[in-house]
Amino acid sequence: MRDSNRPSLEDVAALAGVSTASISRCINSPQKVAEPTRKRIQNAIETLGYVPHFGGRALARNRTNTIGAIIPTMDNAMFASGLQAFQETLSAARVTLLVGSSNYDPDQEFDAIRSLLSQGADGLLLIGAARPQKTLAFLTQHAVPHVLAWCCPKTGHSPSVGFDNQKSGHDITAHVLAHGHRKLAVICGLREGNDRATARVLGIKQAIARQSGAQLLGLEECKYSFEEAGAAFAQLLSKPEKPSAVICGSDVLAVGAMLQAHTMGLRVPEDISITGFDDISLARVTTPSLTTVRVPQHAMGRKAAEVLLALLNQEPAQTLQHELMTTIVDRGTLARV
Amino acid sequence: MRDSNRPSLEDVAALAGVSTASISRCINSPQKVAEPTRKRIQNAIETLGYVPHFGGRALARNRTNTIGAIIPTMDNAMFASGLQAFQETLSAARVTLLVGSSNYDPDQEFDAIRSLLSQGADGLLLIGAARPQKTLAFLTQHAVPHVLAWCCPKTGHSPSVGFDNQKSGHDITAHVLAHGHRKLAVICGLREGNDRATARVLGIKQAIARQSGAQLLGLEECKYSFEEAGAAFAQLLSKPEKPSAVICGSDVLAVGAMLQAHTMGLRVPEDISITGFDDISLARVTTPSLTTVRVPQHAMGRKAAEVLLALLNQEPAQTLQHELMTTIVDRGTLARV
DNA sequence: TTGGACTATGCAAGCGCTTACATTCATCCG
DNA sequence: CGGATGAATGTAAGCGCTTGCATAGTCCAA
Repeated sequence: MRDSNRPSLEDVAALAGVSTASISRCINSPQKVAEPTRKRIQNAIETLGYVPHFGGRALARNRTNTIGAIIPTMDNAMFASGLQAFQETLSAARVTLLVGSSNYDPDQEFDAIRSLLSQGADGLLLIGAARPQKTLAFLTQHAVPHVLAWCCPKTGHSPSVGFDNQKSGHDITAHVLAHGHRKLAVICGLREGNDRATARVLGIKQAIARQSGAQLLGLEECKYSFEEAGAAFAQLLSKPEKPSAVICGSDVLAVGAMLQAHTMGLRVPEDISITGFDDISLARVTTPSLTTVRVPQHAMGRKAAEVLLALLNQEPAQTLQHELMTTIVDRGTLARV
Repeated sequence: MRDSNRPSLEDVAALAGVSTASISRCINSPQKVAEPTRKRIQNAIETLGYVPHFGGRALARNRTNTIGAIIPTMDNAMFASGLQAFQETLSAARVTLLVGSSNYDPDQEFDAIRSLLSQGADGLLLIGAARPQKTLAFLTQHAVPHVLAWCCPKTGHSPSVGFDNQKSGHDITAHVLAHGHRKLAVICGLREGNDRATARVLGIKQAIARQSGAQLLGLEECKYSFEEAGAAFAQLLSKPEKPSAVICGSDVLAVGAMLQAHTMGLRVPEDISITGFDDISLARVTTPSLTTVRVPQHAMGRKAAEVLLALLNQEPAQTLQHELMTTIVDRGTLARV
C-alpha cells in the first residue's frame, strides 16, 4: 500500500536529521524554526522532491483549502468569466477550486453539493437562491459555509454576491417602454427552480404593469439554446397581434431570436426590437449588436471568492448581501417607435 | 480539534451496533455486508447525516478520486464545452474536477500543476504538448498520470486526445486557396509556449508554400481578444499590398477582425475573406456567419476523461494518441475570387 | 456427529500529517 | 553562581478511514 516512490515527512526528517515535527513546522510556520535547520530541511525537501500528502494533511487539519463551485453549466459564457475570476481569486489565496455542474436541475445540484462536500470542499459557491427544502436542510444540517451568487435575495441568511435580477428586468423593460414600445413579448429560460429567470420575468411584468397602455402579448419559456429561442420567437410572432419588441432573459435567447428573425426576413430593429441580458461576448458581435443588460460577472466572481474566503477564516462579515449594479448597454437592437 | 458536530465512522458504528469496519465495507462494497446489517447501517448513516471524511479516506486509500484540469482560461468559449464534457464524464464516474488556469503562461501552469497535485489530484488534464523542461521533469519525477488535450503530438509518450492542429491549419488554408485566393495574411495567437497556435501557423504556411503563386503577405500575433485582433487586422491592411483573405487562428481573432473590417468599411467577404478556427458559438452569430474549422470539443472532453480514468484504473491502454478529426464549416466569410 | 468450506463480522494496524506538551539548552539577571 | 526565562526541537497522541487477518457462526456432506 505504501507508495515507495513518494517520500513522506519521515523520509525528509531522516535525511535532514531532525524530527518530523520540525519539518511540518518548517513548512507551515517557518519562523518557528531556526535559520540553519530551516536550510537543512529545505535542502532535504528539494533533494527528495517532497510534496506533502494531501490526505494526511486534510485529516490532521480537518481542512482542505478547497472550495467548490456548482454552476448550471460551463458551456454558457454566462458563467465563464465570473467563474474564471472566482478561480483566480481563490488561487491567489492558495485555495483550489472544485467544479460541479447542475444542468439547471435541482436534483443534480443536490448530488453535486454532496459530491463536492464529500470531496472535502471547505465551502461552496452556489448560483441563485431558490432550492428545494431538501437541499436547504442539508446545507443547514452540515453547516456548510457558502455564498450565493448571481442573485441578491432579500430574505434568508446566506451571504450573497450578486445583483437584483428583478430590478434589472424591470430596468431594461422600462428602457424599452421609454423607447415607445407598447406591445411586448418575452422569451425567458425555464423558470422552474431558476430564481434568476423567474425574478427577471417578474421585473419585466412589473414594468409593463406600471406603464399604461403597455401589454404583454406573449411569453415563451425555453432552454438556453439558439434553436429553442428561435422556435420561441417564431411562436410569439405567429400570433395575430405582433409585438414590436421582444425582451429576452438572456443574450443567448436574444441571439437565437435574432437569428430566427433574420430567417423570417424580419429586420432588427426596424421590424422588431430585441433585447438581451448578461452582456456576454456574443452581444457585441451580432449585426446589429445587441442592446442588453451588463452583468458585472468579473467583479461578482472576485467578490464571491473574497466573501467565501473571509467566511472560512471566520472573519467577521460586515455585510451579508453584496449587491452589485447592472447597467444597460445600448447598442443596436432597440428602435424607437 | 475534533469537530463535535460531524459524525464519524465510530459514531455510526456505535449507533448501528457494529464495528467501524462493517460501516466502511457497507459503504464501499455493500455486497460484503449481510442484508439486515446493511439496513441497520443505512439507517444509522441517515439519522446521523454521516458523510465520510475526505481526509481520512484519502489517507487510508492513498487516492482522492479527484482529477485536475489546467486550462489557459475558462473565459474563452474555446475550452468551455470541452471542459463541461470532461467534467460530466468524470462526474459519472464519481470523480471530481479540480480546476486551475494558466493564462497561457508556462510558469503559471507549473504553479497550477503543483497546486493541484498538492491538493491531491490523482491525475491531470493539460492543454497542448509544449512545456518547459522544468515542467516535464516535474511530471516525470512525480509520475503524474496525465493526458494532453487539444493536440496530437507525434512524439513523446504522454497519452493525448486531440486533433492535428497543423493539419487543420493546412486544410483550412488549402480550402481558402481552392477558392482562388493567392494573397493571404494571418492573425494568430501568441505562439510562444503555445504549440497549438504554432502548429496551426505551420500548417497554414505549409499549404501556402505548396500552392504556386500563393503568398503570405503578413502575419500578426496577438492575444485572444477582439480588440487586439482588430488592431492586428488593421495593421495587416495598412500595408501597400492587401490580402484578399485573412486566416485567423481562432474564432475570437476572426470575429475581432470582422468587427474591425466593418469599422473600416470593408465588406466581408466581398472586399475581404476571413476564416476562423474552433467553431465556438460566436461563429454562427456574426453576419455573415464565420467559415471556420470545427473542433470536436465535446467529444474531446469526454474522451480525455475516459482515457484519464482508464489510466488511473491501470487499465491497459489500447492507444496512446487519440486523434479526432476536424471539419471545415463553410459559412459566409469566404468568397471565391 | 463432525469437520470443512463459507460467510459475516470484528480487531487493530497503519496511512502521513499536525500540534499540545515535554525536554533541552543557552542566556541573562539578581 | 543559581535559577528563571524563553527559544528550538523532540515526543507522541491523535485525525477518520481502510483492510489484512482472526474469529465466530452457519450449513452441508460424509
